[in-house]
Amino acid sequence: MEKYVKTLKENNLKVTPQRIMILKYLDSHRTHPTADEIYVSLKKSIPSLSKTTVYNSLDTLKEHGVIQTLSICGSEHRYDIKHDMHHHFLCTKCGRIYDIDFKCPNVKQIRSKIEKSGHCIDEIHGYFKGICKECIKKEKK
Amino acid sequence: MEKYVKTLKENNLKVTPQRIMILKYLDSHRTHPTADEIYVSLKKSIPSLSKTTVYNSLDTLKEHGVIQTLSICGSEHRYDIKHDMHHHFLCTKCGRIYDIDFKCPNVKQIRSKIEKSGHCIDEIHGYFKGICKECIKKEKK
DNA sequence: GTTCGTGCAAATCTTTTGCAGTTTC
DNA sequence: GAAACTGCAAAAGATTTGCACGAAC
Repeated sequence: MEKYVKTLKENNLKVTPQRIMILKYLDSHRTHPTADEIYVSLKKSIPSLSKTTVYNSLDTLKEHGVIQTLSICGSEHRYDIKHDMHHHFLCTKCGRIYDIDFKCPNVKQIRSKIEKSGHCIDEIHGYFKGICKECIKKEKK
Repeated sequence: MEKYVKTLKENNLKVTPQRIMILKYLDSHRTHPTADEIYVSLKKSIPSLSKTTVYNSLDTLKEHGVIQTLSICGSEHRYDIKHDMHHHFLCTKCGRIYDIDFKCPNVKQIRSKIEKSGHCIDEIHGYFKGICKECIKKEKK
């Protein structure tokens, strides 16, 4: 709990129960939830919670670089707490998004190659699409 | 022109002027347009065009793997004709998305590393974020 | 002639905005 | 007490749906 308070204070953000709970939710649910999923889940413990607050908080946290929106598009934005460098795998069958914890062996090489184009790179994200473990299992049956 | 007719026929899709124009637009505008941008632009040459048709056609073309939606999220989907393997660079300043034509030197390595997790990979996409060439130029002034 | 595609209007879903009241520091 | 945050209601924006008519094969 203190962890989230600390994160907020470090970013000069006011510490509110709503923000703490949103951070906690994202930290403990690495499922890349949508704003609505977060809202529905937290509404149970904070009945007064409004969706506007969820959107506001997510926007603010994103601006401060605490969380990020996933770049795997559907119709809804998906949120992800920033932790160690990781990538994402989208199952085109069930729609689940998995974290892929792996360090690209040649980030430096990629970076220098691309920066030759004149752009300046801040972030590198890998997106992989295919059929996930679980769906492969189901198919076999 | 024949090119697009061929693509449609190969996919057992009916050849309509709307579809041809949408394909042509995506092929000649590698700017990753939104459905609305395509609609506004084509409306000039096909006044009867409806946005529903644009959405329908894009969906159909996507299902048949002729085009893809970009996985760099904003509030709108962005469409991209499938050509040689390429990646994308998003400028966080101006919002422009650039094609990055480069072959990752160790795709095989990445693939085998990730497939150890049990998932089956079909597509690999690289997303890079930063400040683009043009915005860097402007800043210097 | 049948199947598939188009285009309109309405509906739906997600996100944003304006604002009054409340909380945090 | 000032500045920032919350939550409501309404608005805005993007996409989808139902359906009648028309075009493609």
